[in-house]
Amino acid sequence: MATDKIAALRQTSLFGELTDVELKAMADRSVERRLKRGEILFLAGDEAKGLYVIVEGSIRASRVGPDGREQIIHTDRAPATIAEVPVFDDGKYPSTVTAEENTTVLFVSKQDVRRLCFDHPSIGLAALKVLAGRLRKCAELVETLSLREVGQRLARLLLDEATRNGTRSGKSLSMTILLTNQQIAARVGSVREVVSRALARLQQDGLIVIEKHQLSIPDVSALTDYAEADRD
Amino acid sequence: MATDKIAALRQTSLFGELTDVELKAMADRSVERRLKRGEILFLAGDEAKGLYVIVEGSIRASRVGPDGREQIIHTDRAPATIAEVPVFDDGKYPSTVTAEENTTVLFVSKQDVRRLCFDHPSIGLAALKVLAGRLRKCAELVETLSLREVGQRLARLLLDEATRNGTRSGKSLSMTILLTNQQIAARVGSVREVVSRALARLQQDGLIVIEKHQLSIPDVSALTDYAEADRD
DNA sequence: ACCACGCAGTGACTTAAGTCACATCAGTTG
DNA sequence: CAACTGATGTGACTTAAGTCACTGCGTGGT
Repeated sequence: MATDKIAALRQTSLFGELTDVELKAMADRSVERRLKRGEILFLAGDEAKGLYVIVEGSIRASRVGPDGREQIIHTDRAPATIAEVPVFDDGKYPSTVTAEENTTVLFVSKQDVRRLCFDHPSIGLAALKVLAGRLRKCAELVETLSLREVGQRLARLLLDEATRNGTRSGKSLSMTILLTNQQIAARVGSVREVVSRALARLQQDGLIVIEKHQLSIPDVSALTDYAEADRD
Repeated sequence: MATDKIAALRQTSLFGELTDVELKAMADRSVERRLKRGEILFLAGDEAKGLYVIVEGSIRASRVGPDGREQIIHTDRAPATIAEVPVFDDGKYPSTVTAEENTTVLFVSKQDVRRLCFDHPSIGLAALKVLAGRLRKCAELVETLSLREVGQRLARLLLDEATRNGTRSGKSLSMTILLTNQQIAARVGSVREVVSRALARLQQDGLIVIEKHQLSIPDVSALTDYAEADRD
């Protein structure tokens, strides 16, 4: 029981450097929670008492607008930590977190995390690195949303996803798509139909090929160019 | 000379807790740079060797798209630190920083900052708090850009700015506008003309009053409602 | 095997937002 | 104080994106 908690903690970049006894201590103080696909872990604006470690599964952090549209801020899968922000600035949760599949998480109180950062400077630095990375991504997202059009945002997402999960062979890059158009839209800041069309467009232009659930990018640099170019 | 460097460092939340001798040491290792209004401190993508402390003046951090449009990520004025991100994740500068007025900054190497965080856990926590705050703001910006229309984004900006710099009197709130429509547009993710019209609209609807460079918000909650509502 | 439900594709339409062009207007500086 | 420069207001137009409504497909459940 506690041993897999420990294993989970050890894999995260935040807690990775702890000794076995320290890990045990943290594990003992943590609380496990299981979520079914689609279940909400917490809502943006909820009082935050700590962060969560994803032991298994994956989640999305998002915000929904007044009209019900959802914008995904980031997604994460095990092993990872989420909701670090309120731990350090004592605010509420900044976004809503939902399970993308059945997932189990550990809750760790913010006092515990802060104490850890205080006692182990290297953990503090690890935390700083995590936040810095998130901030970099978030700034990138701002840029994308504000300055690029949907086709380009989509291209960026595909490239990103494919470099992360896909397999390379020469100039091309392939992966299996696990996202629905709806999910893609929520990431890219648009709606289902528009994504559907944008995807079709990218295929027509030969920048991507989709068959079944296989996506391939015949020429990565061509798609990159498209994503960065000034469309007129 | 070194004394005002020290004074500047002491005012930032990052270095605020250092002792006088430590501050002196940091000040001695820092390098001053003066920027004229409009001058660029660094470009997004530049190699980053450290962060900057704003001693006097103010800056904007932004990204520009392929068509030349600019999106401001955040603005900061003395006393503050900027470009903390690359210090902790060893990447390039994530955004371009430009002086909004004549400003002077201190450069501090990332090794120095990291050492500081390592040696003084409380500084590490202060840094974490700074990054957490930035991340929160950035996520907010994403939400705004993706899910609200310009009128609403504008309303949010005005409210934000007015609560920060304005003076309250009962239900209303006043401030002097120092931003041009162009600058507002770059913050709000739009263009000059649209901002001009949106501003006019807010006035017609009685949500704001502008005369000369004085902005006042007669009923704060009314404007807040407008900013959050589902427009249809 | 069939039904149902969720997902994807698509045509037709609406609309917020961006673009272009130009008329003012205000402030600064020689 | 005249003359520039930069900021703003606005009309007319274009367009990317969002909305609505419906069809068809595939998969998983009973």
